[in-house]
Amino acid sequence: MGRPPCCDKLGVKKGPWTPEEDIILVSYIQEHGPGNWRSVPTNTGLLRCSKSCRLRWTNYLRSGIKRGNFTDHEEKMIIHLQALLGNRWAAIASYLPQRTDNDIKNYWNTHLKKKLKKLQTGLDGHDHHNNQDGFSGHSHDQPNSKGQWERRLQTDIHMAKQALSEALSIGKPSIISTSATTSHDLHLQDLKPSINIGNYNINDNPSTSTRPHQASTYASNTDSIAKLLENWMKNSPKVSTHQKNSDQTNAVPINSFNNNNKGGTTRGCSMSTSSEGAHSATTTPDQAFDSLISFNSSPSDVSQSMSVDENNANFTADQTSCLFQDESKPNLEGQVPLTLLEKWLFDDAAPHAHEDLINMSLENGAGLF
DNA sequence: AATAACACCAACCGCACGATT
DNA sequence: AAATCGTGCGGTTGGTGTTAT
Repeated sequence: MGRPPCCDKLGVKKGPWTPEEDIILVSYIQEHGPGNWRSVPTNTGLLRCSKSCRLRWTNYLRSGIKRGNFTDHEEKMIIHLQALLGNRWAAIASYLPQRTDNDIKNYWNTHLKKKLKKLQTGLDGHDHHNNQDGFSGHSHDQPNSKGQWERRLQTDIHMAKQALSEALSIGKPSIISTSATTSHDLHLQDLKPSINIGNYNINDNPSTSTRPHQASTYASNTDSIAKLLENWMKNSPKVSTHQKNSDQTNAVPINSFNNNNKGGTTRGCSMSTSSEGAHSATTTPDQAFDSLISFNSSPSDVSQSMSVDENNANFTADQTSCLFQDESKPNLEGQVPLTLLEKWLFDDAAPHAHEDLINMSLENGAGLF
């Protein structure tokens, strides 16, 4: 008996989601939590594939998502991370908590590839103008150092990739737990950084994370959905069955939201990835990552580097919606200080850090990898 | 004003993996 | 051990909006 298709090819609706479908999906997730996607079409009556439901939720309806207008800083982070990690969009997205992998992937394909190509040709021709390719018209106080840095990054991307690949493929017991001894097991998304900044505490360990975050997440989510759909509701007289849900949405039954997640605790709310099993190991992937890129920075440095970033996600206390990231994204766990890499990525105003990392990683690969 | 070309992005598709039976 | 399930991921597509001619 072969595996049945995830959904009937016949009778499954495709294409853009309607607001009504969004409401149905959000209402369902409000009650049951994300997860068990296969049952979603059945229980909601949505004529959608379960995968489509999951995608719609994770890429659009889920709260804490920032859309459009990538900042210079985000752009640079994506470029750097892509150079290091390759097209592992989920892993890259774990460093940009407000962005979905799909979003980043699209942005890369539509914008950044062109820019880099442009940059590449610019480098081949006239090096000294490479700043003018203008990663979004970024002005630099130190054009030379920035240009050098980008050039070196370009020329040494291959070396960095290779070094990273080798490092990840080596099953060093002292570094990588036995549960993640293969390069495959050690997904980069497992090697996520740990961030704890003020109220912005990202913790993906389902067993230790506190669920009130999720409650506010859901609340925030339904709130935003309700606002998004407000106009539609006004213009659509036949909301009948889902009007109630949207009202509930506005009412924001946080506790019920939270409690109802019990149905999704195993898979649902945590949206656990298969690789999360590695978290139970004595050495967490986070630690493995920190070991691989073992540079220290104090927590104060973390908050500093984060707060300095006025362009980026602004990890501030009022951004509680970010707390939801652990619903469907790899979570950033614990309070381990940011590595130099992370600092480098986050700290837009520290060109020296860039130089340091490049020097350490590329000229002394053993130090980094 | 018409339309062709281009850009963007939401969504789909197929594959791979770990968990479960 | 094999079959099946549920999910995540990355590549690709197609619809829609925007710009250029």
